[in-house]
Amino acid sequence: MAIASVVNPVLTEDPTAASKVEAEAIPILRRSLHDEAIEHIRDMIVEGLLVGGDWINEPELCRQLQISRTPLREALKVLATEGLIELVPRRGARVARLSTQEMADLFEALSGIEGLAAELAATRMSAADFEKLRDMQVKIENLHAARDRLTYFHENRALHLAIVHGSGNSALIKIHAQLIARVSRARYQAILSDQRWDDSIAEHAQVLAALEKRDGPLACERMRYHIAHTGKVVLASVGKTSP
Amino acid sequence: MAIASVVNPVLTEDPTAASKVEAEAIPILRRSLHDEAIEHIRDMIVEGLLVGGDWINEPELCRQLQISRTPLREALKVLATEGLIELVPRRGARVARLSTQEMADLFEALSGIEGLAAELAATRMSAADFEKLRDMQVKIENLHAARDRLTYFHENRALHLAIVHGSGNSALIKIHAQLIARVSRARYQAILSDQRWDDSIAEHAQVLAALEKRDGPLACERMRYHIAHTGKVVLASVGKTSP
DNA sequence: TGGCATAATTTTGCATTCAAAATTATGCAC
DNA sequence: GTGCATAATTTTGAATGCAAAATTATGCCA
Repeated sequence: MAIASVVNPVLTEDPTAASKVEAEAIPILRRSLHDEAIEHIRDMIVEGLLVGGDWINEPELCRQLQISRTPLREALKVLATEGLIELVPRRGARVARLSTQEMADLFEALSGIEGLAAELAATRMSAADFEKLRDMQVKIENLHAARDRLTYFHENRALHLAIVHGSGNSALIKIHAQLIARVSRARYQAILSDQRWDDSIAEHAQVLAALEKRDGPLACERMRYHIAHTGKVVLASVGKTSP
Repeated sequence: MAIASVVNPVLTEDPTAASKVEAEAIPILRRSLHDEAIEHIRDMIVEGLLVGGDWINEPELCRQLQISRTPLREALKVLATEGLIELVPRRGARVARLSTQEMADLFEALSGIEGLAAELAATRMSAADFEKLRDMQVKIENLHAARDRLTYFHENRALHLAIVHGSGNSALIKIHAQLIARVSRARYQAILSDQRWDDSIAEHAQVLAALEKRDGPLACERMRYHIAHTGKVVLASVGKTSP
């Protein structure tokens, strides 16, 4: 049975879904309950319906998702592996609380991963890929001009994802998705100042310029700088609310 | 109940286990069945008892591990998240088969991650950490001289782990562990030629020298070169048996 | 009333059960 | 014997049941 989504559709769209196709090429018709539960809970965390430190009430969540404990517990195991949930033996599951240090670590890793991806993408992306990237950047600049923060947030993520996909490295793509899942709640929460927004747009342009020149090391350096910068801003923002 | 280990203890030792302690500081006395199943199956894959492409017979594995399907299926979900198992809806689980491309991707990612870790470790490791690293290198060189391949294999991995831990970045440490789990079967299988063994020792020395100089970018570059080199050798080796 | 021991309740981890789907076996026409 | 349709069996996904542990509530005594 399908679980009714209570989350913002803008934040649930998953551009990596296409990569999940089976080797058997059987289109997925009915998804399993645990799979739906995974996405649902993941979204609940990003949406803020489940907050870091919250103990998860299994019977309660079962009622909410209209599923039994078996698929829910399977979902919790997966989310724990992804780092979104903590499983405390004989105590239950709680939403992972990110310390400032962990958040800093995540952004540092993300910066390294995306830097690496950009470096590879610079030499591996096709002309068509570059074309798409340029289109996205135009779209993003228009959203910036229109001050549409929510859509910008979404398109910005899509641009980063496109670059990571441009690396053509399946392992990097997967690692990236996991890291993004863990920081997205904080990124979503962080207030994007006008100054930071302007800077971010400029940094993107710099990264794209390096990619266009097919200068891997330069793209890497600029991407690392960009994400490190984003991390600092997000950290400063969450530091005010939960130190 | 404890699951009897059928695997080589040399390959099951986990230097990262210490980082798994609970925030509650409750020492883990009884581990859960699904947790033991996870490690057991992971080891079975590295050991070659489960080979890529094999369908997993649930009742059979339940009998082998002396557990019911619930914890086994939970374990399979986790291993699928880690990338060691593929879950095909309504068909079951099978051991992930690594294509040459996926293997190349994994080593490329690993090279980037360890390079990044080395870069950070260069500036963050304490004098005591360096001391430990030097001791490990000496030990490794002795194993090389003694031609003890199995112990070398183990100690080599410990050295790499020590460097990654030296980065002080929890996210990188976790990502690294997952990547290592996926390539270790192939690394274990790959025949280490005398030439490659000599080279590897020399490359380690180069990395350590860069770390001692606290030259992050150089350590990064040398580590990336070293792992890329290892990847090429492993790929060439597995390419002969399963293309 | 406060502190603590014990009892009741809830929650967890795992086993078992059950229905639906997939696989394999059987039988029948040709 | 071969090809195909149908029946029997196995396997999967999920719900339920159950015992042990943890949490909360209750009552006793100072």
